Amino acid sequence: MINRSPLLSDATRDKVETAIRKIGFVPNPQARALALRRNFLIVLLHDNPNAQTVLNFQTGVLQTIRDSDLALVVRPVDRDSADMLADVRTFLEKQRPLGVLLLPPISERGDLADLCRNAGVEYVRIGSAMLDDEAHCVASNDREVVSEACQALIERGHRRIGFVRGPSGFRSAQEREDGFRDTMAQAGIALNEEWIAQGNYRFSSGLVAGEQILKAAPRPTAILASNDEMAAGVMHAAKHLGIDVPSKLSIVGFDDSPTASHLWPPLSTVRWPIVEMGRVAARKLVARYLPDFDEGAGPLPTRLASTFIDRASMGSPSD
Amino acid sequence: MINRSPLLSDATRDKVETAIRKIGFVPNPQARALALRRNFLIVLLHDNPNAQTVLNFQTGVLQTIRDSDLALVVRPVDRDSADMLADVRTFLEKQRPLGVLLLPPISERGDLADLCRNAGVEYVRIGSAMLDDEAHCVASNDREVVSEACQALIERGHRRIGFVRGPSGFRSAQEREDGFRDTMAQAGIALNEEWIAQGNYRFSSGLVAGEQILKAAPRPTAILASNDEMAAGVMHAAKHLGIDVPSKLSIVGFDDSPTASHLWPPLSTVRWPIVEMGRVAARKLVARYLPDFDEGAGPLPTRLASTFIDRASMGSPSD
DNA sequence: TTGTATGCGTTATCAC
DNA sequence: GTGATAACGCATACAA
Repeated sequence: MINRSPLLSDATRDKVETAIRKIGFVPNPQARALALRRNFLIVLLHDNPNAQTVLNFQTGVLQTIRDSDLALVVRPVDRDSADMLADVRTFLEKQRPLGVLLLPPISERGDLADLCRNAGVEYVRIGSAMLDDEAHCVASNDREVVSEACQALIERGHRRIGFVRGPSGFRSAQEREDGFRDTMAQAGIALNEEWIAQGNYRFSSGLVAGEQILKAAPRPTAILASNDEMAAGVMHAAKHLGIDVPSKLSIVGFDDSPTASHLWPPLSTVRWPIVEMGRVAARKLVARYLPDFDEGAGPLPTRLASTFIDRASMGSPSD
Repeated sequence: MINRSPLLSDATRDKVETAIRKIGFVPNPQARALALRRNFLIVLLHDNPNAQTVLNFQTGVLQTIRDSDLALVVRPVDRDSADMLADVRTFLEKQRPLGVLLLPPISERGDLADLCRNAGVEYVRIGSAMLDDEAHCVASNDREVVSEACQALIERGHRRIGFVRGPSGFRSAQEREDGFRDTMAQAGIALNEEWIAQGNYRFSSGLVAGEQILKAAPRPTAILASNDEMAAGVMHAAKHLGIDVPSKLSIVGFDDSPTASHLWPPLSTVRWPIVEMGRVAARKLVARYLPDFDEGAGPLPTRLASTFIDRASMGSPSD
């Protein structure tokens, strides 16, 4: 009754609401949770190695729920653990949260989404591509923006372009690689598989990949890495080999991590709107329970665009 | 009764516990919360700009509560907001969490700790120095480890050493500066205030500070920065001025952020045990409510030691 | 030691 | 539209 039942006149509602304010009534979330068999919590399930990504996403979610009764609980999971699903199920059954937000890479797992559905917990999946229907998904456009970065290299005159892939099994890695391959094919530039190496999104793998690619003859004049950490590794490889960046080698990363702007030269990269994705994802979740929570906030997008950032690590080929 | 009352024989307890297991009884946290007027939540209150720090701390806390009924909720606050205290009070009164973990810099505010005490919520403060009694505090040893870093510079032959301070009002900034000044004084090396600049822990402030310090004549042969971001700024300033690191200038940071190892040359820095601080802080909190939670885990330390990491950004002075 | 009634603060369901 | 009452599931106090 206190929560805007439709069969209640505006007049009485007003009276009630002023009364509420006067005596300073504060509802008790515990009692609500017991009666409704649902806790006013949003759970962030994640298994993401990138601290900045996780925290920025948290920031977005918290911006959405700032003035509500909701709270954000964080729950890291171990994607390699055999009983990850069982753990999550137990957690959801105990906490009975309003909903779950799934960050990549575990957002890509269909079994987790199924689990949430079966447990009667709403969910939204974050990803580099459409992982689910619009109501259950917020996605960036990794493929398109990598294509943009690759085109920028081509426009500067690069033809010999290398690529450091992300870990297999990650949708983001696949999307970024597709963006690279598609663009090169469209430009009619043949790929040299010697200039393509596998990484795992970590610095050390970028270093190894860079050393491997840069000892090819001829070597590429530019390398696209699937994230900033690996791009930093490539940059270290170039330093070890005495190859100047950007005059002899252009490097482009992905993430716009703090590292990107701290490197020398500052790293060209891609900034994805992770804070806004957090805001939108939380709104999608909450809107289902509290229809008037979102009033006037406009429609909820599903695809959010990343931005290519052109910094000094990118130049024109010198030979 | 289910929670090990002292007036209950071991035999009955055993019987009950096997029965519990047999029928798969799962207590309902919402009902417990209502009856006990206390939620089984740990709140992380923070206003810390460093994502890696916050996330690593979360990791530590979550390691402690992994197999318990506890959940971690995160609550960023705005230390500049006038009604920050009122917001926190409302939040605590509504959620009634088991306890609160306070990260720097807001952990340094006595009024916040008082607020928690008055609201009947246990708290533990994290800091660079003893901010409270042992039961309510987990601290690193910033002063000592900066002293260690400074001594390392002196041992390499540096005498002209500069310093980039952190923001005023931050205890960590004060501790680190004290460590620097004390060590220089003990070594009998006069300070040159031209080589000391004020920063705010951000990259851009380090850049400005570096430019300012490096245009002094003579300029220092080494600069200690109060964190890695500012150290990266100093490194950029050196690049702009054509001063080689480390042959012409040694740089040391603080935090061991991802940036530190990605820079070229890799940055000497200080790693503080933030994950373990999270683990310990959570245990201190929980131990008060669940005395047997911690059984056999040993005593809970209050001061945890940081480690100086000697990387390539530190060399001997060349002139 | 065991059983039983009552409270926790809200929502939902009925009568009225 | 209003008002009383029964859940919700656990803890506690008191009686047996």
